[in-house]
Amino acid sequence: MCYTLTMEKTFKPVLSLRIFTQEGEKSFGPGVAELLRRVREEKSLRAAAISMAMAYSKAWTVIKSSEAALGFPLLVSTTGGKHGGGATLSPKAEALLSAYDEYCAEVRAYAAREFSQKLAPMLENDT
Amino acid sequence: MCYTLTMEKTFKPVLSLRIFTQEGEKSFGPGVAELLRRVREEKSLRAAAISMAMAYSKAWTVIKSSEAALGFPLLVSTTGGKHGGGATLSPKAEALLSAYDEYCAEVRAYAAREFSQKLAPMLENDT
DNA sequence: TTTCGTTATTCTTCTTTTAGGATAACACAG
DNA sequence: CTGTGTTATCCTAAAAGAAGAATAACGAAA
Repeated sequence: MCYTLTMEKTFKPVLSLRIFTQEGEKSFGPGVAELLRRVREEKSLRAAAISMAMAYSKAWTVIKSSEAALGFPLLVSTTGGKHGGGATLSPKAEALLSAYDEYCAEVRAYAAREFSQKLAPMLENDT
Repeated sequence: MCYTLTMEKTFKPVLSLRIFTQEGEKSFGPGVAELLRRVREEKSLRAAAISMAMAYSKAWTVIKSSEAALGFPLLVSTTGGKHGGGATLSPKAEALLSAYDEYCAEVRAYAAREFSQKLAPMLENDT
């Protein structure tokens, strides 16, 4: 004999955290952040882009528009030379990135608690 | 005499809160939520869609795919009759929507505090 | 039984976003 | 002064998303 066990669906909160200017222009978010993380370790925007399967031109526009909205440079980059050049994070970018990462972690943790308390119960399919 | 006051840029946190299934399928978010809010007051999916300048077909697919991912119906809708029919929220949708709205409000409030503490200071352009 | 305004569904068109390609500039090493 | 691999920039192609048209079904009321 065989009973069909209907598998209980489970859910999770997903949040994207961005920084806008007061005028509603998007200035910073998960995309730029990930790019900066990889530039930090690769010391090259091209290498960073490749490592996340992104076109270099895309990566470049992402950085540029974020810089324009923020009002300060994210990368200090050199061109030419033996290895062609490279890019590293500006001091403000360094600081912003780590503050943003902390911020995300804390907000996500809070959201997870709030979610399992308020929303998860009512999504169980037996209520 | 006239000094140029360079206007200080100010920033704000913006977050989008969604519910995914464990398998990574998106099931609920701000779009469906807004749609449901308007159905609640208009008692019609068509009227709701129009009120937010959305094509009815789009609204319909939004609802359908959310229902599919959640595993329960969001709308109870009637067709035909004097006024053509209409739609209202299912009890579970009613409960989900208000829980989601509370959840969003609290997470946003927390994020705002966290933002002004951790991120806003370092975005002032004088540091 | 005809009319009416909605839900339900699919398909095509249009727009917007994103990805990718091409090319110039650069500066050090050989 | 030439080769190399990067940054910098723009322009085109592809993919995704949304809008809108078209059509059927429905059921109360006239």
